[in-house]
Amino acid sequence: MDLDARKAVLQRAAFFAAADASALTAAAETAGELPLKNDENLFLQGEEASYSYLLAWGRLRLDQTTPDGRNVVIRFLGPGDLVGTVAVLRKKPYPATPVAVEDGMALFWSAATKAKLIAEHPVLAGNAIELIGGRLEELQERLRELATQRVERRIAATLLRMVRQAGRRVDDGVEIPFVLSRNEIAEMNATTLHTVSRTLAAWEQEGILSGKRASHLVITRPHRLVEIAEHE
Amino acid sequence: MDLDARKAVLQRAAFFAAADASALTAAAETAGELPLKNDENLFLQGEEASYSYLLAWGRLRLDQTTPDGRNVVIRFLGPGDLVGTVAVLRKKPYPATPVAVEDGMALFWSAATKAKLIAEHPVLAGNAIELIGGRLEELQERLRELATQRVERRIAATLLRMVRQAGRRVDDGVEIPFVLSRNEIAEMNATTLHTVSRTLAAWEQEGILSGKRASHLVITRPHRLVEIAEHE
DNA sequence: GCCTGAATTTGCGCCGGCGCAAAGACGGCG
DNA sequence: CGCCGTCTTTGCGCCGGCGCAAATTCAGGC
Repeated sequence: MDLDARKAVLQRAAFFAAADASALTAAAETAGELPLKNDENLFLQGEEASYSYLLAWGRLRLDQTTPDGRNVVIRFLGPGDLVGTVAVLRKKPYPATPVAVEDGMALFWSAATKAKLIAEHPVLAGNAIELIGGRLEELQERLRELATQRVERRIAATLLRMVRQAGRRVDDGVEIPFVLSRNEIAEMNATTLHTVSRTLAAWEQEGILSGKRASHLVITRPHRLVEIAEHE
Repeated sequence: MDLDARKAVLQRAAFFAAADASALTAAAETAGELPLKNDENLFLQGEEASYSYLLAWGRLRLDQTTPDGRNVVIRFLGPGDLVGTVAVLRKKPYPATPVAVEDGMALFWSAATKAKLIAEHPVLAGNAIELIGGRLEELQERLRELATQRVERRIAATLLRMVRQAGRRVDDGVEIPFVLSRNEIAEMNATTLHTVSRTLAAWEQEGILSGKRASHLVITRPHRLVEIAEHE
């Protein structure tokens, strides 16, 4: 990955939106590269936050684990997303563990480099607020869903959210472009893989979606899913 | 509230941590003042975000409402907390409604003024990230709790969190220094006021806490509450 | 192409905590 | 100081969805 390739990656990332060429160059020049293999951790929850990452390509699942070993999926991350940046800027331990769910590539900067970059290019601070703010609002929404809606609606809402964030049009509907296990869906919705399995089976029956096992989920009738998510 | 009083308020707010005198002065000079009466809304969820607020004194409850009228308490806000700032900086509608739970006073700035303030004093952008990041991590933690723990543990964790954020030492323990109804506790924990009532009654029995009705909750045995929150 | 382990499906029984209902206790206002 | 409205307590029955268990289906390695 040469300098220009890196710049191209950064240019597409929301964090560098409206950044001038010098910011892009400085970032590209100071970045390290880290190839990611499927199922690999980028770092571990609880570790001191030494590096801030930007996912160049690939896909991550952000896990949060309880002391007693139970796991929750905070969200999925795609190309252009920042990882670990909040922890670095706050000088706190990473609050969660990002796990690659497919091979990918991350760029990274040390805490000091990142801080310098932001200090010298204030537009980046604004972008960071934009991004973090967006995550905050998403979590507020999910909290509300979790608190007020029953499982079926939550699953519908989660799938729709992933479609919105990463969906890709295919001929028979919209596809979630990465492998998503029943268990992962369960851990995003505070339920069990059993219930997810039953729910998806019913939807498959209804022709709302399709996709088994290691294939990608295809939502064939997104509108119906919206109904389930919104209507009771 | 004269200029010096305002500056004193701002100086104590985390958002102005490490800000130089000129930032403080500029902020104090451009701020508007808004007295808050108990039970009054600062703004409404869904409204265009025109103003960013800083709570000078008093206490707010941040509510998020579902389309079908159910309500969730996102968090409580105290003196020095920012309100509506993320929405202003993101140019999005306010995602929640802050309600005064006691009389207070807010300072506010228009979106344009706020943006200018941050642009001219970059340290503020860093502080904003720090604050928003903290909220983000708090929400992640709550999401995890909601997903993995049963009601009793969640209530314990919530009370402890409020003690940490706003607790005040009194002779027989720690006090949560504002009135907190059973219903509010329920809406912070995705449960019903009934269950909260039963749980608190049991704890009162055990001598863990006390405080009825319009009085403030006093946690007499915080350590026991920690056990409940952490241990199973 | 077969074998093995992992993911998924499906059945069944139970239970935490919600929903409903009613009584009781305060607090604040007139 | 008494009344009214609101908040809280408590009882009771039900049920969504979890926990457990077993069968089944795939995917990928060899």
